[in-house]
Amino acid sequence: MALRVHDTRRREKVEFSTIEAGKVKMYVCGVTVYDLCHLGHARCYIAFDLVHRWLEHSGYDVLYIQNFTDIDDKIITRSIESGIDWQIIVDENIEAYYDDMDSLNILRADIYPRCTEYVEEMITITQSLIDKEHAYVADDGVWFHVESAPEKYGQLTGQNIDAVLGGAGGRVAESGKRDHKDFALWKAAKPGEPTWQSPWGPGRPGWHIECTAMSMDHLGEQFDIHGGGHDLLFPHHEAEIFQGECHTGRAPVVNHWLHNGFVNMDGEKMSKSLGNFWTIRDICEKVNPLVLRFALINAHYRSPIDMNEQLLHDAARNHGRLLEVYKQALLTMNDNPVSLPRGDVSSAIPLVKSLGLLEKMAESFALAMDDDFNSREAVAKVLGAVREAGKVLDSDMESEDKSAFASHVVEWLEEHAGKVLGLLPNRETLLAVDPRIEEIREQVEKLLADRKAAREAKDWDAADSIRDALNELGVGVVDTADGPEWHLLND
RNA sequence: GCACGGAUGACAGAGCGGCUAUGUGCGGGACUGCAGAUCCUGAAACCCGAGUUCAAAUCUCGGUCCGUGCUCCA
Repeated sequence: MALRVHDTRRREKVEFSTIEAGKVKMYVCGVTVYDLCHLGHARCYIAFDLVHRWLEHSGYDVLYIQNFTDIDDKIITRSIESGIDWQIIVDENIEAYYDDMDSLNILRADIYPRCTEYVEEMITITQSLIDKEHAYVADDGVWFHVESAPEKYGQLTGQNIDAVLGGAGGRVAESGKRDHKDFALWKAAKPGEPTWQSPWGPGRPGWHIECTAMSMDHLGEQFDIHGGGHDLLFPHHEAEIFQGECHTGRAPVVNHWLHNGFVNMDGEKMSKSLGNFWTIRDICEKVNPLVLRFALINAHYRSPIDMNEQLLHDAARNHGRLLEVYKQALLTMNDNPVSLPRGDVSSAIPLVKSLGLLEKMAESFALAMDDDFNSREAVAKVLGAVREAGKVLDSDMESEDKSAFASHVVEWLEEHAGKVLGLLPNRETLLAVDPRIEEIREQVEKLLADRKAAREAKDWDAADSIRDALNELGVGVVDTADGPEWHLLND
């Protein structure tokens, strides 16, 4: 089945197509680097990471561009407030961005252009728009005149050009705008702000023009996918349509518009003023970053997601079980597995049936991802496979078969949960022995021996108090058929 | 006001014409001194009203409620 994507402009799922066969040119609006990234950013870039991964997995050669907005009002404000040079603020936050995204196992885009490196290109496009009478020069900068291309209005939001009056009327008086719908291409310098030279005097670029300049420079006049949070729909993305299409005379500038849904906190919009604002770092102090990733892809990317304890709890449990089975499979497999029979779901032989089920889940997984990147459904298939695999690995199957099956499970999980969904840590990390274990091993084994004696004497109170003591050491004990097993608590 | 999107079991959340979603939680069972984990198993849902259809969470129309956007925002 072919990939279908929900296109915001066409308002429906459409068959995915590319301008150039086999190649995908994709641009996703990046962050304004005035602060640390929050949960909403995590959601957005994880969503498009999945798009990125699935397209590559489907055989496309993807060119993925994601920008940094490294000059704007908020950065200037932050700089004035803190007394720190704006360029230092920007550099620090870009570093932090990479760290955060790496921790969430987000694959890097191919290029991360910074808008201040494209001022020349922005000036060129702005001049072209002036020449074509889509823009005009005023005292306070250059404005795009929306009424010059009314047919392009509302392509993403469906809003009627006459309907938007909003609170903008008052602002027209304060600015050089001729019309309240117009938006800035170039902002004339204000005292104390960083500036660049332009034909219209010193100043800095407007916000929308940067994405047009950067996407055009790397991807050309028309490209396949443009993504971002759904808050960017208007005005940012509509402005890009105006700028790009009026400048080049070619339409559509973007073939597929993709927008991800927002993250709410306990039912409320996440915002600093409500005090329910979490950075990625905040939340990663509470849970493993991959658990957060699990939680965020456990909903369709377009739906709003409500972040709360329950969600993280569920994610932690499911993700934990996934890693448990993956680890068990890694420890059970061998390097030269015997060849496995062909899977068949209707077989009475457990191994054959299980192999058949895994095969079927792999098919459903692909169908789900092809259906507008339905990661929720894909995750359900992974959990189904985990359950099935766990069952077989715990069974008393003949060991040659079991280790061959384990190899197959490892391959299956690494392909789906790992490569596509990005939920698996690498093998070394997973199998690494925590150094703390060696530090306390002797002490723990002594306590376990005491506990064993107490249990043999059926002195349950003593046995339980030893278990409490172990818990306080940070060690959990689980009794199994093969005797007690212990592990470090937390993580 | 205008625009866009929603409303599915206790909760989260897929499905979008006929087939058990899935997970958490809950009930029963196996295993357990207890606990935990795992496995088996059970109960449980489609906002309301009309219509289309042999058949509707799924399509159409009309309500109701909710969220978001309307030039700061992923």
